[in-house]
Amino acid sequence: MIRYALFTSSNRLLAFKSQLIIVRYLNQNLSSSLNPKPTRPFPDYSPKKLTIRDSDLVHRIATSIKQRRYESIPRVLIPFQSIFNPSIHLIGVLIEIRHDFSRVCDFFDWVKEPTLEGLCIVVHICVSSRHPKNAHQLVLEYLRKCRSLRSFVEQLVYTYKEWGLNPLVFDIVFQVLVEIGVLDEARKLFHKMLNYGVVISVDSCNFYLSRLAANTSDGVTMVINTISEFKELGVCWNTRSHNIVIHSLCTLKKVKEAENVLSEMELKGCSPDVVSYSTLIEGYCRVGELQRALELIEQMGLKGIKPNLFTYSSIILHLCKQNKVVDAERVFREMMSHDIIPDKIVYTNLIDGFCKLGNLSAAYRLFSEMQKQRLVPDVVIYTTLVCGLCRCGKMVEADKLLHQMLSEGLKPDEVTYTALIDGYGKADETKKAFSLHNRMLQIGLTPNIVTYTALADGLCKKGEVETANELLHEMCGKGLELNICTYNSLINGLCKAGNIEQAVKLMEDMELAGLHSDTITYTTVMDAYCKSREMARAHELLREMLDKGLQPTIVTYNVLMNGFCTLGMLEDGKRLLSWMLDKGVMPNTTTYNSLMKQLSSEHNMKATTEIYRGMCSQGVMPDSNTYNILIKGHSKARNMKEACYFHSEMVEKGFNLRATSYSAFIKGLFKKKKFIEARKLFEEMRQEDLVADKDVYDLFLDLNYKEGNMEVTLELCDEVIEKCLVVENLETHDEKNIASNI
DNA sequence: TTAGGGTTAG
Repeated sequence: MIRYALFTSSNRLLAFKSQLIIVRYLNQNLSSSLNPKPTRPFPDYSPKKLTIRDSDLVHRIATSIKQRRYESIPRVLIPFQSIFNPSIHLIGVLIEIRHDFSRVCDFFDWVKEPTLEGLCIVVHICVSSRHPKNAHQLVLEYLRKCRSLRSFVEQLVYTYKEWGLNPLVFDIVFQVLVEIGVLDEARKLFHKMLNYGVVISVDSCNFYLSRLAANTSDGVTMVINTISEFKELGVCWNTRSHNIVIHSLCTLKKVKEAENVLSEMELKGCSPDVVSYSTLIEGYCRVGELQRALELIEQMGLKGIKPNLFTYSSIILHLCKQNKVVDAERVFREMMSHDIIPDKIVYTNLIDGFCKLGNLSAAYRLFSEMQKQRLVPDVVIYTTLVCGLCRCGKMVEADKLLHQMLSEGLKPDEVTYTALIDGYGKADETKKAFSLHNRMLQIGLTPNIVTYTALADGLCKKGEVETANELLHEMCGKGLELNICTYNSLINGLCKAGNIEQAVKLMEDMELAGLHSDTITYTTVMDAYCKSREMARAHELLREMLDKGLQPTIVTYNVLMNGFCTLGMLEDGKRLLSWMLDKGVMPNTTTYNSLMKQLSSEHNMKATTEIYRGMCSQGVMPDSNTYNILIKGHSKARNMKEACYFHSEMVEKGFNLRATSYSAFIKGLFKKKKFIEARKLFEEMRQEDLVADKDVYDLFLDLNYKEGNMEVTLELCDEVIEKCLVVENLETHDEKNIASNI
């Protein structure tokens, strides 16, 4: 009883201390509040009175805990196990041991069913003992179980004056509410605490803002409204708060508005920092305005803010996405020269960039460089490489890499398996793709819509559209929804199987399912119409697509160009090229190749060369197809000087001739009596396992026969019988196809 | 609790 009398008399002192702290807190936090409302005081705390017997038991427990410090609580409290009642004894014990934080925690752990008041007291003890993480954990565990928030806050307020006096405790509860996603409750708590004169800290409010931005449909508006409302109530927003606004505006692609926020920050007393700039730079990169992003880096320099790894990473990533990987690596080296240490992520960006360009050797070079920097490859980096190998059709190597991952203890995930499944599907190895799908299920990975799309696409490319359809039907039964890629894959499958009508029907079904045809859908069907000589229908679709506000891509233009060219409508093709150049739509190698292919097949090498020159003047690099077209065309026109020139250039660049180009080239050289060069090429193509056409064999048979090389002649005879009949058939088939398109 | 990475379709 004496102890409780002392407790009551000390209450006045504590109340006084409490008022002082609150006033200090208000001065700090309500400085910007225009009309601070009168606040209500925290209630007085008075614990339940105990009987002499209970009070004695409490004292004995507390004494045991304090005196047997080096023994565990469960051991110390064995004698009290059956008589301890949390609703009677818990608070009393806590009062006695309150200054020994670790014993409070151990004791509280021991208590099986603590009262809410007891929990709140321990939370206060954690905070006042400077162990906010423990407090956070306790609050989180309690609130996650969806118990009554109202009673919890009531108890926390009730116990505050005696046990806490540290407003951080309300910050912690606010943070937990945000963390578990009950943002409305967090807002209510903010207002409730305001009545007591406690303003939730700006850091916690920032946490709230970031979740508000991410979790609500109109995040930015909510964030902006909250900023202005809370500012009136006393929250002094800081740089981090503005960064959240910049980030949410950038997510909505409202980069100009985001930049305005950055410009106005200083007026509000918050200087933009490296995060503000990096966020905005990332925003500009995402909308494709890399130039503005680079200007902002300069602006940072003028303000004395140094770009960091994040700033550079954005630039590097987006250069990679634009296929400017060489430039990206240049920026990467520049970054390193400023002593910024690259991490796994920036290496992944570059490795992925090189993989997507098909430059696997550069990707592996960076992979090994990264490991020399003691960065340990993770699942994402391995998956990037696996995907690069799959794209190049190197399935054996991709499989090896998968096993390397496993041997290093890494667990390939859904993305890794999906990349492999897609690779096998495209390599016409659907059986392997399906066996990988089964393995995913065995090891507990859940195939997702991307996995099924890859499987379906593999089937479609084999012409098995019906099987793909059944598979997707089965997938829908599992609750997965088809997306635009899945539909496009099926539409493409139908088109390639010559069933355009059904493809168009599927486009309509897709609309009914709430998915809208995109540029890829239209381009796919337009390509099918072009290939079936229905240019008018292709044009209709283009019109429809433009009417819907869909922007054609270079692939759309290339589909049209290919349509015009293969149908011999060269004037239309040329007009399309001029139109593209006038409108600033940059043609690519494929665009020029289509025109050159048709012109050269019409033996018009003068016009082919003109197009080639136009291509070079636009800075568009020739590829393997370009060289094959030029060499084949010039050879047929007997322009062997030009053919030889392009051949040496293509060899230098590491490109290879195709069988038909080899044959044409060899025949041209033969006509010019360049037998040594012709023979060298003939040997080269045989070594590459490419089959020359029958005319070429005839030429070498004659040559060797005349030279008396009977052994070689006989060998060639066998070879021509074995290979050429088949090849001739293939060639004839190929020529027929071309003819049918004209 | 503010900034960056890998998988599907033409």
